[in-house]
Amino acid sequence: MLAEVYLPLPLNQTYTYRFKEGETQFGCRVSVPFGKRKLTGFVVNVKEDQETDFEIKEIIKSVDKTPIFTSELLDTAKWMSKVYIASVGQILSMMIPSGRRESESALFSAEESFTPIKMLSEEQQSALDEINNNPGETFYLYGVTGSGKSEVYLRAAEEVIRQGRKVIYLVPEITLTHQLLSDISLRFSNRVALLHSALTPSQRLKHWHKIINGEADIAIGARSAVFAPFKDVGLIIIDEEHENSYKSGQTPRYHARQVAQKRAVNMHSTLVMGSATPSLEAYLSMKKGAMKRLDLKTKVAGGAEAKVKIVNMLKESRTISKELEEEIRSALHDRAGVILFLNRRGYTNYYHCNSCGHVEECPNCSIALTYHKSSERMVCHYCGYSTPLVSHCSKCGSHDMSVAGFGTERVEEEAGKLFPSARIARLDTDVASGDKEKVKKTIEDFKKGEIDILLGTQMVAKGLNFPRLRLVGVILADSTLSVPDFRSEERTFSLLEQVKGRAGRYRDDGRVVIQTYRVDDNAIKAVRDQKVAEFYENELEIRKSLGFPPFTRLVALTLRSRNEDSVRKASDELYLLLERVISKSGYSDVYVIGKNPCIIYKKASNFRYQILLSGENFIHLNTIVKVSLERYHTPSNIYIEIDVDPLSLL
DNA sequence: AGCACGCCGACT
DNA sequence: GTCGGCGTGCTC
Ligand SMILES: [Zn+2]
Ligand SMILES: [Zn+2]
Repeated sequence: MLAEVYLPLPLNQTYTYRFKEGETQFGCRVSVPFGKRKLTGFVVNVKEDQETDFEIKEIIKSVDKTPIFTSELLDTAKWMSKVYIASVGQILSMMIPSGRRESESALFSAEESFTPIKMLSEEQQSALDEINNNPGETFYLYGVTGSGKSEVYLRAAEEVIRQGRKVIYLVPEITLTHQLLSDISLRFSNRVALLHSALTPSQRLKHWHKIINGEADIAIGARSAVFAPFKDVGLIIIDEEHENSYKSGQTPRYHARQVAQKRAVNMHSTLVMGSATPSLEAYLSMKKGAMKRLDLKTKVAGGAEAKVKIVNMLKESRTISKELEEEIRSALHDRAGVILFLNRRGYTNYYHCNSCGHVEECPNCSIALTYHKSSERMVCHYCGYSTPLVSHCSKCGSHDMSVAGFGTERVEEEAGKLFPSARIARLDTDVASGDKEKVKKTIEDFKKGEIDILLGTQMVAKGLNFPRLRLVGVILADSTLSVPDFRSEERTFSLLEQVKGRAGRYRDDGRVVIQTYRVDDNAIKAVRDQKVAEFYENELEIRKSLGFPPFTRLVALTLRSRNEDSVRKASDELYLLLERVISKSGYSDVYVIGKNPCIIYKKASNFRYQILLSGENFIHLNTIVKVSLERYHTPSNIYIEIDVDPLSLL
């Protein structure tokens, strides 16, 4: 018998091997000789012996006795290979666990806990009915924090499982807590598989087998759980749809939302996404009617919309303004919890006007210009536009301009001085990756009221819920606003809105103080004035006029090498090739936005250049990139990374 | 992606 | 004379 095998190499073809009948079958991993090497490949077809014009080698052994992937997953892999421009073998080796033996350790332990039977609100019930009565459709649960989205997801899941079908439940890594797993595990009588990046290969294999052996009804996890090898999925849930962590940071840089959409088509699954702050992509899709919007407007657990105050930092000399100080004092007095939210300082310094807060933008792309110290110029990292460092503000004419932004140390120091008797603790993602126990304790202490002020980054803005929390102070909203990215307004809006949701999660007296130099910014004002629809509509208009997603698609090609001259040369060559291929193709919608040194020019002793392309028609754009890269003979010391629909361009 | 083969420059 | 640089080509 012969087996056609995909290998984990950038070669988009199968290789044929001989095997003894019964030794392996479709869907199994096999160990095979390839040149002088031994590789693990994936059997995607078996056939009778036949004459071939090449020599055929024998399989070393079959890693699996029974299939580890389905034909539907193979179809998804082939689709991904086209969309993300990677070989099928690379896609398969990314989605299928590499473990060879199942882990001995228990999958996870559910702690017995009392979960009261929750009554659904009218809104929740009608959303649930809508989902249950329209299998195979796509829905968006658009609801504020605390509106009870999770309960709707879980009821919909129960219904699908009752019908004998399976469920995939995606949550952002950060919300994948032990508590959530425990709850889900109890609710679905342990017929749950867990898939996320922190599992070891053998643990991953164990959960994967649980699915294949029919011992799980629901797979829960972060991004990679979208590949759960169920044969018949009735429902795919994507909670917090707007989260960037659904996009893979490594090649192949897939987006779990896109993969979910493909698998939902394959298996006629219902797709339910949800968030309080949809991505602009999702918002446009709802607007066009491609997915049905289901609103959840009331908070089921009580709690009212937090009051938002914007503080102009231009008049302040300290990092904690007078107004924020007052609010903190009042909260401390009432023994209510305070979180001070600091964005991780951007990768770039941004130059701003000290009189009006204005940040200079690219005239072509409207993204913040970055300051290059060496050349004393302001540069656009999208299109390459550059201008000498301006001496006066283009908005108000003031000559008082400087580099802005402040670090966490300074805030911590000032908070300590202002509130000497308050107990202050720090919590950020950097700390989280190092010492999990310490983070857990910090959170517990804050919950119990043993910590008064929590100073944190991203982490405290998402996922965590504290009934004690009354005040959130955003130290400087400008730091997300001034990231040189066309999504900076959207990100700022989303972050502030999430922060606001945290403050008003359980209480009626929640407060948010946003400190900024840009008091007129759309995102900030929209959060304060609850002008959500207006914000989205306005942002869509801007994207449309500038030709950015969701009205176009982008592809970023990043070239890197240890040799500075060769990357620069290679990026010039590839750029010219792309231009040639585009003009020959006749696709008038596709163009190269720019070819530039990356914002992070040197990373891990590699020099980096980026070529950014845009196209209205994705097939056109994809074809241009694929053809150009096939035609381009990449020098051996250069590595090219392809990012389709990039979310971050650093 | 690796790994071999192969063809020219500068070294014991 | 050989050691080693990396361009080219192949792997069932
Ligand atoms: Zn100004
Ligand atoms: Zn530009």
